[in-house]
Amino acid sequence: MSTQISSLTIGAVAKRVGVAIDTIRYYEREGLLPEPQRRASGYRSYGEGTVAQLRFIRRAKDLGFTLEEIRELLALSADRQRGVKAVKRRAQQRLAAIEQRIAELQRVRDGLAQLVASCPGHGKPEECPILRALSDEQVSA
Amino acid sequence: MSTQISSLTIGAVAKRVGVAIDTIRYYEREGLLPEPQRRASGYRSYGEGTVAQLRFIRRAKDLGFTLEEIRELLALSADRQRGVKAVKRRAQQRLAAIEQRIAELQRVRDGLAQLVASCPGHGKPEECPILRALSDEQVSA
DNA sequence: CTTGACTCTGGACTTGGATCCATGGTCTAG
DNA sequence: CTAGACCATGGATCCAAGTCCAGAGTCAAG
Repeated sequence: MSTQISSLTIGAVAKRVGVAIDTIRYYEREGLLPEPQRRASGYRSYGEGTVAQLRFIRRAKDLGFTLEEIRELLALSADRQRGVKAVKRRAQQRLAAIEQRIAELQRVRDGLAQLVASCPGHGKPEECPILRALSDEQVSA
Repeated sequence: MSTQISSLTIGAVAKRVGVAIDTIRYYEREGLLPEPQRRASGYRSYGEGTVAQLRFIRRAKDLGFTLEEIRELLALSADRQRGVKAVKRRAQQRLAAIEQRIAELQRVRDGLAQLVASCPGHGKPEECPILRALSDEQVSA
């Protein structure tokens, strides 16, 4: 096997993954990364596995998972067999949450777009539909 | 005129608008609400104007404006004439930001939906497309 | 007058996800 | 050997937008 366990410093890992050193230590404290081996000097010593795991975390974060959820995903993915089902369920939940958020934002966008469209952009403040909408009582549903 | 200036306590205002007392005092500190009149006892005494302004703040917040932006909107809307144009510009910027956020979320949703769809929900973790996608190197665009 | 609900102030605390700092040890190129 | 880059720790700080608290004063109903 040519799989020599490359020993990376925390700085090297940070550079490879594109994340701050402090963030790596933070993830370690938070239990998202295992405690790494140490050199005699106390320096953390990482292998490629950590790089992969960090990328996992970063991608999951990009998908909108919280660190808490990612911690769970990591635990689940380590649980062979039982894990896959649970992982899929989590992903579905995340998906539903994202869709709900999108729908919410679309409602907000539509409301705001209508206001912007109906504002001439000049005239008295009392006649600005944007200011009126923000101030007025009736808020249709 | 029957416009008697109703004098509301902070608690009454809070109840009417549906916001916490502490939030009102917080907004006052942050300059989103003017300093109210006081009774002899030191109690804050509000009129209907404050209720309206608080509702304005709450609605703007629902539209995704930050308190900082709302502070600006309030200043602009007080500036007769000049205000309307600037308010419209801000609303347009907000709209653009929301649309960008929606587009982002849609990309995330599509990616996640594809993963969920392709995962059988059982089997070995190495074969779970969700876990693979989170772990694997190639991330198309 | 008493009781219980309300209000006052200033300041500390919360959440999530980091980021920054001081102080001190380590590693490596020249 | 030494300078300069790197790494260690524990703790403080940041952001937004509040929330909570203690201790003290006030108000209204009975």
